[in-house]
Amino acid sequence: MTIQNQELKKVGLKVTLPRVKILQMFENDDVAHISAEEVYKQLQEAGEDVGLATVYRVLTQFEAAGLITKHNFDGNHAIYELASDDHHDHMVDVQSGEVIEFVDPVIESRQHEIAKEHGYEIVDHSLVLYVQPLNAKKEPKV
Amino acid sequence: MTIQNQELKKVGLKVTLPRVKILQMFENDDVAHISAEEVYKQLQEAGEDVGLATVYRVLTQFEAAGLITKHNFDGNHAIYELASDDHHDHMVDVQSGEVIEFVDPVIESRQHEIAKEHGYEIVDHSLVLYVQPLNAKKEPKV
DNA sequence: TTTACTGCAAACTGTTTGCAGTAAA
DNA sequence: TTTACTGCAAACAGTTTGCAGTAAA
Repeated sequence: MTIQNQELKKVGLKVTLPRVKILQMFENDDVAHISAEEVYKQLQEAGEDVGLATVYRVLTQFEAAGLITKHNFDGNHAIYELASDDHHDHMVDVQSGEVIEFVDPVIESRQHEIAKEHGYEIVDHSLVLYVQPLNAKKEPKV
Repeated sequence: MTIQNQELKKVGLKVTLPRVKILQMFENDDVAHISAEEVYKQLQEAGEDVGLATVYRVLTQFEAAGLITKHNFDGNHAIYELASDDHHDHMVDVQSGEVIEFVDPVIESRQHEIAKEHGYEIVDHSLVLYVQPLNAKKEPKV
């Protein structure tokens, strides 16, 4: 039995082709950050006959099960990535669309201090740096 | 001539009722962070006959003119606020929906350092803390 | 009086849902 | 053989756009 099968069973989902294929896709490093539409497209290209609605359903289930994480880097489409134990933030290269992960303990701890100073505790947070390669000609903010 | 009229002229927009009303709304402190739908609703309640499409158009124009700023706190609807010279980040109370602004020089400078370490420069960034009042019963992340 | 602006309704994009059929357990 | 899952198409929410009329300059 494959790893994906085990993971699916563990979270109480039937082992079906769409789910296995999609999970495999996320576990493949070079597609770390991907949208529903992209998942769908890749399945098509791989010759798998999976509907877009199913992709959305599976992604939603995976997120609920804690297998993947959903991000809203822009207001248009959501981006998913394999959930990992280690928290990290994101940098988006506005020219290439590439997504880079990073962690910074200083920022992390400041966030908690700031919340506490205001009488709150952090439930979740989102930090995204929109960047461009150094020495690139400067454009006004997106 | 009112302040709003001057501001509109300055950015090359005709002084029309929808624009003046909407600009006034943003300059009224207690509606600092507001969605298109909310702007529309408030206009309705004030008896102003302004279409939703116009609200969206005006908000888009105001953003292009640098009068207001657009945020995507969640993936659903955009939130706008009056543009200000001083940069700040946001804290969203997940229970009340209230939006709190804050600035932290430590976080700001770390962000630039991190980008530089990766060979990038920051074009824009977004930091949102999703928080709940201290001592509230804990719910899993949203 | 010219040209930008507006309201309306229709279009669009990303996402969700109802349903009847299909496949995992 | 039961029940979850799927594909399809239709529905949905937020936002945008074409058009004929209206108002600012």
